[in-house]
Amino acid sequence: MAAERSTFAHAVRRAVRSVPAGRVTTYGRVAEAAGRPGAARAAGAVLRALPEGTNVPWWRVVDRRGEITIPRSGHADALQRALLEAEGVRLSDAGRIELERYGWSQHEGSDD
DNA sequence: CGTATGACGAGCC
DNA sequence: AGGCTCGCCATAC
Repeated sequence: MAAERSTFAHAVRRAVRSVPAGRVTTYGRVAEAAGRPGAARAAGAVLRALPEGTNVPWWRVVDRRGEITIPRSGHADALQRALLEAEGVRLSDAGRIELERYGWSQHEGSDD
């Protein structure tokens, strides 16, 4: 069986899994939490490689502007928005999330 | 082992 | 606000 050769991917998945429902974080935060500040792009690659039946709430990760950066080519972008709204996260008409309100940091324990 | 790629981020206009 | 360029990093080939 394939063992975790990439500690990075493992750390990213774990970090995303720690994001509570109704909250969102950014790729940059995830990368930082994974121990690789600046590797936001690489963090996105990890989420992008996730299987369908994953236990990782990848939809709670958006870019620093609070917007979904998944290409419109597929349906994953619409799925992310739907899942977020289902959790109570409100998106603006431009499809942007208010990070000041829904943003979550690993350091923050309270939700308010 | 060098090149290309991408679900990013910061800077600029 | 929105759009572009450049820099960073892990992966695929």
